[in-house]
This record gives sequence, C-alpha cells and structure tokens, in this order.
Amino acid sequence: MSIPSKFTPKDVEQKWYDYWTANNYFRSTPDSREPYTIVIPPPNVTGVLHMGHLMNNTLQDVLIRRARMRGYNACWVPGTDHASIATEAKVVNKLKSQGIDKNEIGREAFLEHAWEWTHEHGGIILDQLKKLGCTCDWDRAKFTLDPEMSASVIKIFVDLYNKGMIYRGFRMVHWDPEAQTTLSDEEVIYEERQGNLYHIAYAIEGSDEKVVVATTRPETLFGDTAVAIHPEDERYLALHGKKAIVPIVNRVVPIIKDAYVSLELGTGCLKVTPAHDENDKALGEKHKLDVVDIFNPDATLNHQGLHYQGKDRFEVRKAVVKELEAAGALVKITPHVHKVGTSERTKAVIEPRLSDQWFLKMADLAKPAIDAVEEDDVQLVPKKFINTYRHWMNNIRDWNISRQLWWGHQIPAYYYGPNSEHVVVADTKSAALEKAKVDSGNAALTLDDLHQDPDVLDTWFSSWLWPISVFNGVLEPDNKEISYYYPTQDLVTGPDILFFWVARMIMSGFALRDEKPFSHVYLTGLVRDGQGRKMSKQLGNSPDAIKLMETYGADGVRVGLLLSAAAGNDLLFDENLCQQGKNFANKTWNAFRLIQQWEVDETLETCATATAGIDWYSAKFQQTLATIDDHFSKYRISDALMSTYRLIWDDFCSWLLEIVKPAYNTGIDRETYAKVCVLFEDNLRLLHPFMPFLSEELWHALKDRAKDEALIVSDWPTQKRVDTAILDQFDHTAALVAQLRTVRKAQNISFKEPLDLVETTQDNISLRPIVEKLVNIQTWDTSAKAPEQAISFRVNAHEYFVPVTASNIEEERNKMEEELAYQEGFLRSVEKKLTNERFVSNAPEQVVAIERKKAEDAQTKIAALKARLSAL
RNA sequence: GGGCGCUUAGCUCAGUUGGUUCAGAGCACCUCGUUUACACCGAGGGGGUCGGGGGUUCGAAUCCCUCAGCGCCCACCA
Repeated sequence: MSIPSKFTPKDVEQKWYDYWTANNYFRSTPDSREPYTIVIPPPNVTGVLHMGHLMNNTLQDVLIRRARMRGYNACWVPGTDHASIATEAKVVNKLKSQGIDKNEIGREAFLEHAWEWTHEHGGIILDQLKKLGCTCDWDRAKFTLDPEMSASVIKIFVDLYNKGMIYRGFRMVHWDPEAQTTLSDEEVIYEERQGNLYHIAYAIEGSDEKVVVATTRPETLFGDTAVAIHPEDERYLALHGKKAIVPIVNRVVPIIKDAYVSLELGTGCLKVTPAHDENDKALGEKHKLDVVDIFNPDATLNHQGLHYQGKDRFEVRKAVVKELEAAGALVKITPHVHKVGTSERTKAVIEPRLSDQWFLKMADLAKPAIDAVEEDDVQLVPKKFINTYRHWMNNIRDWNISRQLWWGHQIPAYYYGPNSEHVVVADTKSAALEKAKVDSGNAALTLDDLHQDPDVLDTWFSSWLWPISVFNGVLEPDNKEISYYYPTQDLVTGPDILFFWVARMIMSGFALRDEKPFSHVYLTGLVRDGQGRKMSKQLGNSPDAIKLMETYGADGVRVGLLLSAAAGNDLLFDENLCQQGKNFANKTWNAFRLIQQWEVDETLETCATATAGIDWYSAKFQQTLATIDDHFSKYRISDALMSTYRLIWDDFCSWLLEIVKPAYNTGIDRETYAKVCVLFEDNLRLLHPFMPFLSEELWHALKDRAKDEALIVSDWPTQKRVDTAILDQFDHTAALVAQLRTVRKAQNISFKEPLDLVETTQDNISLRPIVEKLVNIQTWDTSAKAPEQAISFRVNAHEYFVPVTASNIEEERNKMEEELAYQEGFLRSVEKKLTNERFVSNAPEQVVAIERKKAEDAQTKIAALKARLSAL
C-alpha cells in the first residue's frame, strides 16, 4: 500500500487545473444547450486577491461547476476593471516616490506609466483565481479599457447625450482634494467625527452691535457673502435691513432673511458661503449673492484667503480661530459631533465645490429597474436588500459621471469657439468636427479648433455596461453571443456595491436591451475577522489568500469560507474552518484509501449485511440529494455543503463503510465492491463543486473504474424516488446500535466479547444484520421473555435486554427509577393538557390525538417499568 | 433625524405557514478507545427558561406591543 494517509493538495491542484484547461472544459460557445451564465464582478486590474474575492469567486465557481454538471452550457466571463481613481492614485504615488509630478509630465506620458503599471501588475489577480480553482472561460477575459469595451462606453455616452439624458451642468459636487477630482454621491462616505462649533461675532455695519454666527468651518469665512437669519426670529428683528462685516476679510455682506434658517440650531444666525456648501449655494441663488471660491484644487486657500493663501484648509482653520480670538471676535467654542464626508478611495475629507460636470439623468432609468426587482424578475438574495434598493432607487439623484482624472475613458465631448463655448459630442474627433461645422455653419473649422474634454468617465460608467459589453452587445446588439448568453443567470457580489454597480447594471439592462441583466443577485456578506472587524490592509488582519491556500489547500479554503457564509450575513473568518475543510478532504481521501485496498474475491456471495447497508445508503443518498438540490435552489450554499459534508462523513464513512467493510484478511464480493464504488463516485459528484481538486483526483484514482470523462463534466445525480421505509428502519437500527454501544461502555464489555440480545417485542427490522455486525451480537432472542438479570432499554416501541452478571443490578435499578419518575412527570403534564376543556375543544383533532397517544405510550412505559422493577 | 435588520448551546449559525418529527447543526468541550482507511480518527456524552418585560392564543423561538444591546443603509442641516 503506497497511498499516503494524508491528502496533499499541492500534488494535485496544478495537475488537474492544467488538465481541465487542456481539455477546454471551461470554454463556452453558444450551442443548442441552455446557457447558464455568470459575469464576474471585475476586480481592479492591479489588485491582489483578498478574502472578499475568495468568498465571492468560490461561490461563483460552485454555481458554475454545478450548472456545468447539470448539463447547462456554463459560461463564466472573467475580466478586470481599470479602476480609474484607485489605479491613478497608485500610479501617482509611484511617480511621486520617483520625484515625478503627474502634471509636469503631462497626460500622454502619465498614461504610458499607467499602462506600464497595468501590464506589470495586471492579471495577477486572475492567476490567483486559477489557484482557487475558478473555472472561468479565460478566452473571454475582458478589461474595461480594451478597445472594444472602450468603444462601447463611448457609444453609450454619445447615444445617451443625443437622447438628452446626459447633460453638462454647473453644480455643487463632491471634490476629493487628494485625487483632485469630483466624486459621485455614492463615492462619499460620511463619518461621524468630533469637531467644534465656533461661535464668531460679526460686526454690524454702522453700529457697535455684533451678531454671532455658529459654524463648524471658520476657515470658510473668506467665502462668506451674507449672513442669514429667520425672518421671524425675534432675537434678530433689529438686524433687518442691516449689513454685517465679515471679520478678517472686512467684507460688508447683507443680512438676509430666509425661513430656511432654523430657530433652534446654533445661534439662529448663519454665515452663508455659496461656493462651499450646497445649502448656502441655494440661498445664494435665491438671494442673488456673490459667489467667492476660496480654494485651490488641493484644498489650500487661493488669493481670496489673503495672508493664508497657499495654506491647507485645516491649518487655516486653526490659524483663523487664533486670529479671531486675538481680535476678540471669537465668542466661544463648543464641542460638536457631526458627519464629515470622506472619499471612498483616498479617505480625504470631501470639499463641496462648484464646477462644470457631466451628469446622467437617472429618474427614467430607475423606473423599470425598480419594477423588475419589485416583481421578482430580478431576485435579490437575501430578500432583505430589496428595502435598501427600493429606497435608494426612489430617491435617486442624477449621476455625476465626469472625473478630473486621466486614467479612464476620456469624455467624447469637444469644445470649440473663441472661448470654447460650443460643444459637440461624437464617437470620434473627426465625426465631432463634421457636427461642429454643421452646428456652427462654419465649414472652415479644422481638427485643431476642437479640444476634447480632458475629463474621463467614472469607472462605474463602464462597469454598468459589463453584462452587455463583455458579449459586445453594445456595438453589435444582435450578435450571436449576446443573444445567447444575455440575460445572465446569477450575479454574485457584495452589498457594498449594490448601488455603485448592481442597481446601475439593472438600469442599463433595461435602457439598452429592454431586459434585465441577470435573474438573481446573490449578495455575500462582508468578511470580518474574529473580532468582527472588517478585513483590511490597514489593520493587517486579512490573511494572505495565497498562503492560506498553501496551508489548507484550495479545497480546504473553499470549504472553510463556504461553511459559514449564509447569503448577506457577514462572516467572521476563522482559520479553523479552513482546517475543518482540510480535515474533510483528508477524511474523504481515506475513505478512498479504504475502498482502494479491498481485494475482490470472486468466490464470495453478497452478504445480507452489505446488501442492507447499500440499500439503505442508496435511499439516504437520494434523500440528501433532494435536500442539497433544494438548498441550491434557494442559494443556501453553506447548507448544501453541510448536507454533503454529513452525507459523506457520517452516513457514508461512519455507517456504510463500517457496514460493508470485510473482516480482516478476507476479500469482498464483486457486487458489493462495485456498488460501493458507484456510490462513492456519486458522492464525488456532489462534492465536486465544493472541492474540485480532491474530487477530480479521486474520481480518476478509483481502481477498476474505466473512465473516459472527467468529473468536472460528468453528470450531477438526478433525483429518484426515496424509499422512506428503509430510512425509518435505519433510524431504528442506528438508535439500537448506539444503545448497545452504550451498554458495552457502561458495562465495560469489549467489542471482541459477543453480546446476547433479548427483545420482548417482536422486531421485524430487516436491517438486523447491520446491528449484528456493528455491535457484535451473538444471539438475538425474540422469545418475548425478559431475562432475570439484565440491562434494559427501549428503542421506539421496542424493549431490549442485555443479560448481565449481578454486579450491575443496583445501578440498573437506579436508572429505571429515574426513568420512571420522568415518565410519570411527563404523563402528568400531558394529562393536564388533556383535561383542559379549552384545549380539547379548540385544538385540531389531530393535535389532540397526538397528545392522547403520548399519554397512552407513557402509561405503557410506566407499567412496564414498574413490572421490571418489581421483578428485579 | 428617517428606514431596515439582528439578538437561539462556549463560538458561528439553521429554525418556511404558531401545534406531532421543535428546541437543532457544525465546531469547541467532556469521557472512553492502538478493532489493520483516517488521532486531520472512532464511539459515547454534557450543554440553551430561544435578549428583558408585557400581550394575543387552548398552545409562542415563531404573531403584537415595549425596553435594552448590536449592525447596516439613507439624509445638506450651521
């Protein structure tokens, strides 16, 4: 026997992955089968595998593998995302470390660096997915900046612009001073922070009076162009019609009256900075106030900041407070907790800023996307996310899609005219020129007169087309691929990008194809550490995915992740679960070793024990298969795995193999051996989606089984009628075996010493040979006469006795008395219910009958116990 | 501030419509075990008044109210 007792994943993982690849098993092309499609949530091109990816992609692979086995044309489309802001930030940092400034080298040179970086780090993450066993159709791998993908993005922009859905607007937007770009609403994360409320006195023009405003941002006073009060605020009636003087800048500004101002908050008096606050901007427009922008793009102050020009906003805040204090204008500072918007990517504090940006109108897009989810055309798993989704969609705002970045799809808008005041939007610059000539009536325009908008599109503006663009459905809406694969079946992703991505894909699906992009959205939970903290690089609590796979094997890690991954529930990652996965691999491996070493003896007949065991397990398998299929249909993947786990570990290994196992030095009959092998193979089929490497290895290693196909493309078992009678019988048998083992243990009788068993009730169980073998029964007397000195126990309605010597009688008596007391108590409680008039008259007959039966049984037991006790 | 969700064994979680099969699973724990697949194992076992309180009902982990704790999403409030 040369098979090692431990399964070593390293030896087989690469081998089988190469084998699958060589045989093109992941490849999908349209054919007559029904498609089953998943598009991968494209990871950042320069990213590395983290726990979330492991989780996500394991789930997708499980679904894809099972679909493939069930005869679907399974297609899993992989790819990567250019991740505009994230990648650009990385490249900027890299250049900075080399002393290179992005703006000095210019756009083209910068993009060269970005591409270099992309080629250097790009695709690593896809290779890591291969290690995990992911069966993506790699020939289909897409990158959001691929020419075809980019052309799709540009075409959609142009189309939507022509339909009037994309417009350019001067708006207050979220500005990330670190990345120096605008962000969409979704990219801003609000954090609660401890700050201060600064009470500052503004002088009233032509008087010695002062008015006190409260602000969290004193540094913005340079942009103040008004002071606002509530028109009916009795405290400030005297201020009506007066003007205030902004300290430090000594700007005279009007005191405006607006009901927007709250009487309760702060001092009831508000400084108005239209350039740097959305509400103030609204006030400013209403009251025709000046707009004074005080910031540079990096959030240092510009010339409006006077002597603070060039200094950072937070530095200025402190300095301004000091200056105000020195001038006696600072009334007081009170602690104040407020929400601060930060950039999702750079974590920088967001600055509201007025600027020209491109927006996509969302309201009309949202309608069909809301209906689809409401009507379950697109199912969210788990369902609870529907509330969040609905709320967001119903309150959707226009999407700011332009970014002041270079890495991405440059907006196909071209400006011309003396002050670049005219704009045309077209797929190409030359097309734009033709349009501009028509628009302007100036045929003399040349390409040099046109200047393309320097901004790029939000990364999600390419991602939202993903399920369509990966099949080239934008450029060729009727091509064979998109017609066949779209809509896809399942999408597996995290709830953190429900709005960023999922909702927008649903919208684009209906907008572009009048059809949902997928039928189910499986939203995984966040992977957290043992203390419930989010896994992150900063905390250093995220295990190295590759190392994890090296330690536990890819199969072990897959199992470890899946075991505690109910949809939508955060999962507290615990390496012990990977260990459990590894142990399970080893257990299955050893089941194989056992079967493998059996020698077939052609002279042997099939014995009754083996037949009973195989009949039972066949039924058990069918029953479990139905359970597993049901779990899958409800996307309860970890339950499906747990059912598989218990089927193999408990039912197959602990019961069936022990039942059919031949005695030492004897062979096994041909039929039993063959049947066990078939059952083992069926187990492997169920196991394969979860543990692809181990199962494929064993599938091929099983002796005497000629196979011309790989497990990965074998058939998922089909459900047959379940023989429930044999399952009931087995439950009885298993309970009897357990009882007899307990007796052995209690009486300290070794397994080698055969037991005699007496039963007073006629036991017709057909699985009796199993009991005889597993607990070594010598005689089984059904004479219905209880022996004098014996241990007794019941299994269901049957009473059994094991004759013993006098030594343990006293213990047995105590046990019986305890049992008697329990049964009498139980009987009392049931009778109490039955004598309750209201219960008997109100409860359904069936329920009452059950209680009556319980009482009857208890009475029988009590009578028997009393008889036994007196006989002892 | 608004909305949603969670609280069941030491840990992570199942518990569909209130009622046989409802108080469960896995891990952990305890006891015993070299019977030649596996100690990454086997056999057996202990453990929860289902967050607190109240209500509806013949009957509640399950429905209602309330309190407490936790989490998530949304919101421009100085």
